[in-house]
Amino acid sequence: MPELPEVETIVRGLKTFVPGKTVRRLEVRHAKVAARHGTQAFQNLLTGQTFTGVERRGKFLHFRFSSGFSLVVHLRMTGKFIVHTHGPVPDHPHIRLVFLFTDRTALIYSDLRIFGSFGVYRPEERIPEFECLGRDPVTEKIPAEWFLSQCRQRSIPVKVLLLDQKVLCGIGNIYACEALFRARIDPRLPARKITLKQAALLLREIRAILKLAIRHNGTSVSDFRNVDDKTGGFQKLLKVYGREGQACPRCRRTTIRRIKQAQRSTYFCPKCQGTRPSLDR
DNA sequence: CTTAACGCCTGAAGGC
DNA sequence: TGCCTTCAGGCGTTAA
Repeated sequence: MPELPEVETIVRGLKTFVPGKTVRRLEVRHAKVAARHGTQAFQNLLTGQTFTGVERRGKFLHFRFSSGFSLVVHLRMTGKFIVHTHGPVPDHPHIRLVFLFTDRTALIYSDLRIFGSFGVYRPEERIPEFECLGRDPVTEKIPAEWFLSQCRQRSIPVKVLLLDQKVLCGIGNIYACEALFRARIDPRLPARKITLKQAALLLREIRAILKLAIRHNGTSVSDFRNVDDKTGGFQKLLKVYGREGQACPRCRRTTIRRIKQAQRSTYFCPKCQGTRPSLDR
């Protein structure tokens, strides 16, 4: 479910809660979540550890412990963290993991589809999840020339390229559609055909939309929740995503179309996002 | 090397 | 109402 702004929102929420918490007990309610290590090893690795902080890397969460150990989490489609401060942890069927802390609070991991993944790494161990991660459009200043060179090597549609975490990390289906709409670029355009001007504009729009979404605590299309169970506010600001058949908010003349690209829905305005490299502005 | 398709899971929504 | 199909913000693996 979560893309960069949603993960950033979750991380910011967790930063006010998790540092200093010591794991008294780790409940594994669904073994698949701990499959990489095995339930027993997973519990042994994490029990007794004290959190020092949490950061975002692309769409990954990187928890750090005072021991120097790392916990790397990907929420995939439906994973979510819920801060639990009072009373017993509920018996909800989607709860897969419960970190019970020494101060009697808890961190709940809920995941309807159980696609999320957890990895624990020792202090000097390399973290494979981060090895091939592309550049972060929010925290890094990315030269348009570099992005252009990445595009030029690929024949896939530019929309599909935006979803490739090895180029830019953190963008998912929603923000890919929204950024292309803002940049007035046809999502079907082969990445290799992009111009320097378009590359620069697209980067700018990606940055802008991700930062705007962060300011709104992310987008809640289906069931995204912050760690306090609050919804994000950005869905009101979506221009094309999920708006098939509605009038384009820019030209008002054309209806938003939905097509399939790499088995994912792409929403766009065929008029504003014309195939011809438009003389933008 | 690249690209395209499948599979992982559950539940909600839409068509008939 | 009920059944069946499709869809979902992701991505690793496999096949070509």
